[in-house]
Amino acid sequence: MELKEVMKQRREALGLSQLDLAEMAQVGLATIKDIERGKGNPSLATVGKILEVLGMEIDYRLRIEID
Amino acid sequence: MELKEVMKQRREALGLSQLDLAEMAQVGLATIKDIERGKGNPSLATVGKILEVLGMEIDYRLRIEID
DNA sequence: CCCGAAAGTACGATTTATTGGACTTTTGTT
DNA sequence: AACAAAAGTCCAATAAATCGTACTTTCGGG
Repeated sequence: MELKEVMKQRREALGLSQLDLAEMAQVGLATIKDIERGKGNPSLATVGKILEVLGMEIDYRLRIEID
Repeated sequence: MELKEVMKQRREALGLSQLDLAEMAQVGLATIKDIERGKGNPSLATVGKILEVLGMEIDYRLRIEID
């Protein structure tokens, strides 16, 4: 699942607007908007600040090999 | 586990040098070096190209709540 | 100890993300 | 339908990532 989807779902589940999230995560509103609509290529730092507010974290996983 | 650690471990497990990884992932060598030594705040696109070569992927998880 | 390969470090140049602002469009509620 | 809140879109300025390059340091093999 991609960041834009995860982000929107979790944000709405928490009852937050994009503006709420921007303020809580200390990230520009334009950045939040860009990410959720698929434009934008955020840095790990930006993603981290957002996920923090959403109570989430990044996990680096081995890809499942399908033959 | 953080990207720098995951990256170094997996890269070495695959027997790749930083230069190998840079070329295979089509990412600047300086960027690889910066990430692995903790300086640097890569974009998701850059991380994605690197993880692709390493046979890994990003996963966004709910944080475990500890009380 | 030497040597070469790999990794660490630093630096400008270029590209791109980030930001605030203004405005439009969508969505949901009454 | 009308309204307000939220989300989408665009833009210009600034901050930061990416890149190539060059140099230094570290490390393992001979």
